[in-house]
Amino acid sequence: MLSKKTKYGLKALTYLARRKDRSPVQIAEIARHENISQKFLESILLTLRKNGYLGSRKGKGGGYYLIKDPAEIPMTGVMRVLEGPIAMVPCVSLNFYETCDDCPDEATCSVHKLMLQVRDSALEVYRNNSLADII
Amino acid sequence: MLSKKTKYGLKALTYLARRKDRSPVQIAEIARHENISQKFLESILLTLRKNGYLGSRKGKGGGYYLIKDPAEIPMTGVMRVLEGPIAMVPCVSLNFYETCDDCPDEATCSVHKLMLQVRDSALEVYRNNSLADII
DNA sequence: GTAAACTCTAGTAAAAAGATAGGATAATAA
DNA sequence: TTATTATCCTATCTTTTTACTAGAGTTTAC
Repeated sequence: MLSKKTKYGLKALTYLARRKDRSPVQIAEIARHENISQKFLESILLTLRKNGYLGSRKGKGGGYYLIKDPAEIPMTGVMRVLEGPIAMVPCVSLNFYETCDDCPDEATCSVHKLMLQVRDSALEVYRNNSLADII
Repeated sequence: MLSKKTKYGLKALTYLARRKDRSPVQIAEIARHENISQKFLESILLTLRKNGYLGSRKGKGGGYYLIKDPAEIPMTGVMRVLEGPIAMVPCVSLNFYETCDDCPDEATCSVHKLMLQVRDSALEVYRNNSLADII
């Protein structure tokens, strides 16, 4: 299941990307338009900013804005920041690899074999979609 | 993340499929070989039996066994039984469809658009892999 | 009839998800 | 300078899900 965090994060990014100008937009405005709890959205936008997707300005007239061109933002990174690893098991993860402690051998593991394919297919989708593509 | 339930279920199915004969195998034997809590595995095998993947025999010499030829068992169904919907959001689910109450229009929803592609790519993997394929 | 093995219901502990509170900080405008 | 606005940040809380456990019941082989 996609977490609400990811869902809301994607909706917020989309909302910002759909605007013509890149002037700051208040959290409250995004929350209102996308039916998101404002406080929850606050924390999501914060992590998107810390990961280089958004810029922010405090005070009157402040808010969040996109830093990059939506066409230059592949979903791969966005999904990793919001949802975590793209792989469904750590032993097939590119960025968060870990061995399974309960599994003696990856080479013969059926779960490994299947999940490797699932990861690759998901990865291809995320790589082929930029923020601009899903608007 | 793939749940342990699914992981263990797949391992158990694999274990049974790798055997030459189809005589009953005790839960304890599977649990031991695959490093799974026996009681937990019990409940997993039960749901696999209720969904038509396994047969069972009680009493001495009893156990679980595969009902069908591994080549005739696509991962699609197994994953749905163990893990639930393949789609990451209900609004793109084939078998468990639900509208999002917070989303006014699916046609313009960026999350919908992206997750539809992810579902299709995952579905293709599961359709192209039978139990026999991942052994 | 007894031991072996699955069946079934219930329950529990830990972790994650989802959301909220409230003050700190910084920018703006008067 | 002061009041206002809006993000920043930490902490906490509730709910749901996950992973696992307990124990009594039922069926079968011998």
